Amino acid sequence: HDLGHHVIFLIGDFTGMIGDPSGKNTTRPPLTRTEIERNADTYKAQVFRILDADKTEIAYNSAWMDKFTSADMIKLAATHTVARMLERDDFGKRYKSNQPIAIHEFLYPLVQGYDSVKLKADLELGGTDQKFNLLMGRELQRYYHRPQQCILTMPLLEGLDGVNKMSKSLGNYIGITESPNEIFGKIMKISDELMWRYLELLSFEPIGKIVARREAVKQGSNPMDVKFDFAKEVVGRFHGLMAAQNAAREFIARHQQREVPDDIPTVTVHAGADGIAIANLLKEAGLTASTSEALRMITQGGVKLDGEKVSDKALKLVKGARVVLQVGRRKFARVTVV
RNA sequence: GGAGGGGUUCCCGAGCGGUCAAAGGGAUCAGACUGUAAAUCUGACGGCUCUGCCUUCGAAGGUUCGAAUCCUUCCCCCUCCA
Repeated sequence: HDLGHHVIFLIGDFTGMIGDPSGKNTTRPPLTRTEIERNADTYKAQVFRILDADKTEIAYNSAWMDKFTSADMIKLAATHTVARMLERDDFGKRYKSNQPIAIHEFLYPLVQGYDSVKLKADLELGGTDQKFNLLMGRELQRYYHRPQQCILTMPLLEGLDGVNKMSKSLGNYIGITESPNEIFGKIMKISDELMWRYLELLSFEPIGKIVARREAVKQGSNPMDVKFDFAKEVVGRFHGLMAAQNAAREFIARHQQREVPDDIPTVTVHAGADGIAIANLLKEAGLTASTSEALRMITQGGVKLDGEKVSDKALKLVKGARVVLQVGRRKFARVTVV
């Protein structure tokens, strides 16, 4: 947008049926049409927090791929050799280590490359793991006698575990549609070491300033301050300045002053004639997954009732009780027993 | 078609007749510590009407006092040769 490009956001609803094998060491299960459509909606919700919806064209590759015949597919497949496909690192590795590669996985780069032909793309963006697929676009454009696109790749951001790339399926991600408090907390959860990587890739601060902060931390200033500012920056980007300030205040209250947050879920739980045992109450209130887990939490000293640590596992609450329950640092509920 | 390897609790992975709700690691969660939901340390980690009971080791049968471990059939995955 900023440099005057016309942005096309391509949803690979057809290629989704193949499942991108990039960076995977196993075959990915193909998605169904309905799953793909559901995913497409969430993509849009996310991408328009970054792109301007009015200036963005959305395309679906099923628009041309659904009309592709078997003969067309064979012609497309004939443009490249197996050896060329095995040049791709993940395919090569799997082949060498006797991991299965299904034939349809070879079609993925070809179809993605063909998208560039149909879109008459002049620039395609992607993560570094997409390099092979992006270059395939160039090759196919040449094959079809079209001007060749440029490609621009970005390093992959590690997830919260600091090891794997950030991905929803691995559960190590921060979603840009998540709540301000959630985003803020997850950023504070990044280790002090990994934090610099996040700053480098995500912060809009000039790189020189980041280097300076890193130096300051090395000299003994608190890394938490850096992370704190960064958390505010990111929340602010997706939810606005107000939300960022609120999230920051909330974090201080909850984790530095150990206060109970204001907006905690309210639950009503039904009890028998002689009341309800604390463990069952915790489970019914959704604070623990099972009564066994609830009992464990009590044993470990992780349960608080109205701010007081619960140590009696046999504790019962009678009808009419209204209490605030807390499990661990982050789970709260205002519970009414009826 | 032939030969071989394998399916274990969220993931990886040990176990190969009793002491197994099943080693170890990871993830996760809790506690301590901390100006961080960092790091580190400690602990927990199937369910329940919880000092006991119930369900789990691809599925179904069987042998046995007793099976994740042995037998039978079946299902699924992988590799190699053709």
